[in-house]
Amino acid sequence: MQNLLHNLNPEQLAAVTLPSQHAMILAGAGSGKTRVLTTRIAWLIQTGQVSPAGILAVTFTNKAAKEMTSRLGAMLPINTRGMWIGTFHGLCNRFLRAHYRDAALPQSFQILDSGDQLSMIKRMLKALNVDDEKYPPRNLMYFINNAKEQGLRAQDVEAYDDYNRKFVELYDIYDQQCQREGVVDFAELLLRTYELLSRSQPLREHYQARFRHILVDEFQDTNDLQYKWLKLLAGQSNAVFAVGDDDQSIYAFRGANVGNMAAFEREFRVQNLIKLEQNYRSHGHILDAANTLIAHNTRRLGKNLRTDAGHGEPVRIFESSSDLQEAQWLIEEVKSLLNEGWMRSEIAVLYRSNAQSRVIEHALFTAGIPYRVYGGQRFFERAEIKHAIAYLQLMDNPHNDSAFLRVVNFPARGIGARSIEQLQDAARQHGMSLYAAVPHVSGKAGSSLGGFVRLVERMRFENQTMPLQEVVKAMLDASGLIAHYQTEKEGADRIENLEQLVSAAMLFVSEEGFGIDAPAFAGPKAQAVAGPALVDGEEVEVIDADAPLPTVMSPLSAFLSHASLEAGDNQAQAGQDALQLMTVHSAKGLEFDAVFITGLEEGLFPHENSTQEEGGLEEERRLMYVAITRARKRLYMSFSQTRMLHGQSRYNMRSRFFDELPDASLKWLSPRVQQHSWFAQRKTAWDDVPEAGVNAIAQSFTRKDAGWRIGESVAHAKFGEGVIVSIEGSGTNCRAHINFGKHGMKLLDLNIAKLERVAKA
DNA sequence: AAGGCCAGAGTTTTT
DNA sequence: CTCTGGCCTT
Repeated sequence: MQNLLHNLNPEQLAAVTLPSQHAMILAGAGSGKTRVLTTRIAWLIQTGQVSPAGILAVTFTNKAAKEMTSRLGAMLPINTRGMWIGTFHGLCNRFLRAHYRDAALPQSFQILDSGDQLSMIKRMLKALNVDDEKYPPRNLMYFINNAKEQGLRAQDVEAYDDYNRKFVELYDIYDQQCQREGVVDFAELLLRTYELLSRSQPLREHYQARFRHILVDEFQDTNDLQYKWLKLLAGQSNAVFAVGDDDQSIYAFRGANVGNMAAFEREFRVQNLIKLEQNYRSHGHILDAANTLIAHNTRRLGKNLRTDAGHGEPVRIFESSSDLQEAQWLIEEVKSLLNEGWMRSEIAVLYRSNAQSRVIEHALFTAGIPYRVYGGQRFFERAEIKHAIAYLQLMDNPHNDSAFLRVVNFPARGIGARSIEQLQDAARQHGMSLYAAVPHVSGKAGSSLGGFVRLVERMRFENQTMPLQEVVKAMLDASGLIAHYQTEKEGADRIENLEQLVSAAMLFVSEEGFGIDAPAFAGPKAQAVAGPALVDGEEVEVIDADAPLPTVMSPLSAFLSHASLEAGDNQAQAGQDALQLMTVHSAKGLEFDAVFITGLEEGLFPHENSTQEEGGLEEERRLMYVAITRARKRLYMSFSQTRMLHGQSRYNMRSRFFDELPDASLKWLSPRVQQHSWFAQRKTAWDDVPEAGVNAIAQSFTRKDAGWRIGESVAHAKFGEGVIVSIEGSGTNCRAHINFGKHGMKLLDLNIAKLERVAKA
């Protein structure tokens, strides 16, 4: 115990050792949040207040869940495997597997990822002859997920007009289709769990009695349904330990509701509120910048980070004339950092939107600096992997129509669009899955489809006793996937990925502890059957509160869940020491010695779309706050006068966030020059910029009219500061489009408008 | 069944 | 500009 609590600061110690009551921990960036959360769990267990089985710990990402589990395992000599530590979705999956009958799901129900969900919706719209111009699949998907995340079924959604009514109607049909196929989307995992717990008193009481301590990470990111779910599980007597940071709430656009923090405090009558404000990550100037910036937000719960680390270096700011030059400057700075011995992997380049990485990547590539971009395609989302998974899905649940359609003719086996149409008609007519409808198709189409069914049947039943990785291997052969990619010229990489899938299966089996001898199938009984609705009040399986849940999943089912819930790595070239490139969003939770925040311009960061939305600007500011607090020792911020966007140059003002930072913590690297002598002074100031770059810049700025220049900053009495975007006409008939940011784009006569030159920062 | 062509869009993302 | 999706042609 001494060990556990050793080295905690007073606030951390207080949080970890709080009594068994609801608590809210306001944990600032870099304040040791994960440490507090895991130590709290360890302390509760070690002091005998709760058994490992009585803990429910929820996170948003698999990464966070794994981190928590492994840290806990290092603190205590316990088996963490059976513990309920995981993501909302992962835990709900576990729950639904154990109670699939009560949840009215087939035992081998499968999980749709967002791509699967979208293609399912497209397929449905087509079958219903719905105009997908009028009802775009994406909008319908958004509508459905949104409703589910508020806990609403189709019949609960209020249709306020005809257009909306159609969405509701389609939502209902979509749910029926999912039910028929035995598949659930991400939101459904949560909603189904919530509904089952709501209506089944025995189940609810069982789990409420079991989870005495509920701990939630990143509470500011919870959506409405997740909050309701927590409330339900907490019941009257369990303690909820919520850790979050309202200043780092950056996911409102996907349904997160920061308001849940205040709601939690109020509705749970939280007596224990602890702020973790001691920052162990960043030097003083960096923290000052973060604190001063975020203070511009209203409606904060209130928090100020402090450090013992001293001021450190000021935040370096650079203004460039173009995005190309911004990248060029970045390269030079990175080079000198590397010369000083900084690690490449400890330097991050952040940007607001993915499109911005292009120019930077190009420059890094040319300079020969290894880099790694986060956010690419993930392993389980690759086409060849999706195909292989579809075969596995059919083996596990042949009524999954999405899986069926994906591979029925891949590799090509002469089953064309006409055969599929016939099959779909038959399926609709008999109200059954495509797979089940095959015997109802006659003729040539029927026999080729029959061949496919026999193939799947063979794969399903021949290998029942094989370990999972053998099943995967056999499937790759029998399906003809390997053979197909062998004939393709670019197929080598894909085959390599398919082989990696076998390794992934092997790794999964060893990590999840499925015995090597365990059959990959639970047997024919495990066939998908759209079960009857739950009989209310049905006796609940008795589960020993201390025993891990019975493994009701076959290894194959479990592996498929794993593939959907954990799409895998989404970073390229992992492993080697490389510069880290990512959006600010994906940087959340990470930290680096040196950080570059690039593209700090009005319209980009804050993003123009966000400035329209209610509360959008505050979210952008929080995003900026997240970006700043990623840096340990050195922080750079850069912005550019021009930037190529959608194929044309845009002239932006520097981000308003610069005006919200403390001058004392800033160091401007670029000279504060007078605009009229712009080129001459720039040239001398940027001697280290390659000649070609300077020439390109010069060319883009040679156009002058009535003494004004494109790209120049001006001030107007009414509209404030703006940038000249274009100039038309000349002499006495000369007008200019000027971007005044907040006030929008104005067309002004340069001979009439009273404009002043702005000496740029 | 595959490749070519054109229109249209173009924040942020995990599960 | 650059990627995607849908449609049309071979």
